[in-house]
Amino acid sequence: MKIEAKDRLVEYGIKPSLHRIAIMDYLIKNHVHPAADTIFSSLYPSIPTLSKTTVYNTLKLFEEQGAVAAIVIDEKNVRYDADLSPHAHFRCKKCGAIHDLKLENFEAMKVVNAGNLQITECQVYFGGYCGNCSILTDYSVN
Amino acid sequence: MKIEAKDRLVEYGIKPSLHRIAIMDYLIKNHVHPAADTIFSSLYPSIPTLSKTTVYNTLKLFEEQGAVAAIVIDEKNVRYDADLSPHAHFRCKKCGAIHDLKLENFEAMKVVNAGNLQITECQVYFGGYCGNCSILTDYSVN
DNA sequence: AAATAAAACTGTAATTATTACAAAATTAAA
DNA sequence: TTTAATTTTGTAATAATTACAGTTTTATTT
Repeated sequence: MKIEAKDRLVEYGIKPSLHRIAIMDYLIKNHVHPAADTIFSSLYPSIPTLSKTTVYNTLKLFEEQGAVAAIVIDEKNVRYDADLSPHAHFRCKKCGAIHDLKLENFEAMKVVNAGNLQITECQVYFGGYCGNCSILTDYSVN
Repeated sequence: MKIEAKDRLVEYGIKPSLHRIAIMDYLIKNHVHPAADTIFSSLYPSIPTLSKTTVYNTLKLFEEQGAVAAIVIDEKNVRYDADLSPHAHFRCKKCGAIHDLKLENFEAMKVVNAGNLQITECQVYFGGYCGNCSILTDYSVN
């Protein structure tokens, strides 16, 4: 059911080629906030005609058109998110996994003195240890 | 007056070598949230015995000890901040400059369902155009 | 349907931030 | 002052991303 992916592309003014649909479909179905390389490795077996450069180019196009969000929370690589509804992210310092988080009273938060800054977006990032890793942290030395 | 820098190091359990003091001093005095390379380039003329690896190692040490904050807001490189008081950051999409922002009612914001996540830190990032760049955006095609 | 133009895609090479590592220099301890 | 420990250096390795030029695919025109 890649119709949703195709519709999203058209909605954001992106011509829906097969590769583009596959990449968008992957992002919509896999909520792991994957990096470009993860997307490539996951799709390549079923789409052997896919190149890594295309994945990079396509993700950049998606982001420029506002069809996906780029998440800069991991110093190693850029992660991507097809969920455009307002939400925050959590990143485990140990395993690096990124989870979605819902926020309450987020609207109450205001910038005190924005001066002449023209603000267009806001991202909230939490850091810490996920359930699995905090258990491991308690019992091991590493 | 590098006493403040030295005191900060001692306070966070870091032995205050001359290089370490110089790097911390730079971070305390320059609120531009510099990357490792920027720090190296700025200090090298006056400290020709400084190596880039030392800057990277030192910043990592500072961060591990909690003496400075690493800001992951720029996909290109990690930025550092000696201001440990709670505040948000703004990054200009055009020129890449990072500014500090104060928040109001930040405490009111809550995570709805953290589950078994052990949260240790929170960062708020704004994106947009700084005063200078938003003017340029209005009148130029680029 | 053939020719042409435009767009999408590929593969390799280049770039760049960061890390690994082993040796050298400095500092502290015995 | 000899030894041990720590800090620092410089080069090489790693890895994410981009540049680019050529190729394939798709769309358009004749």
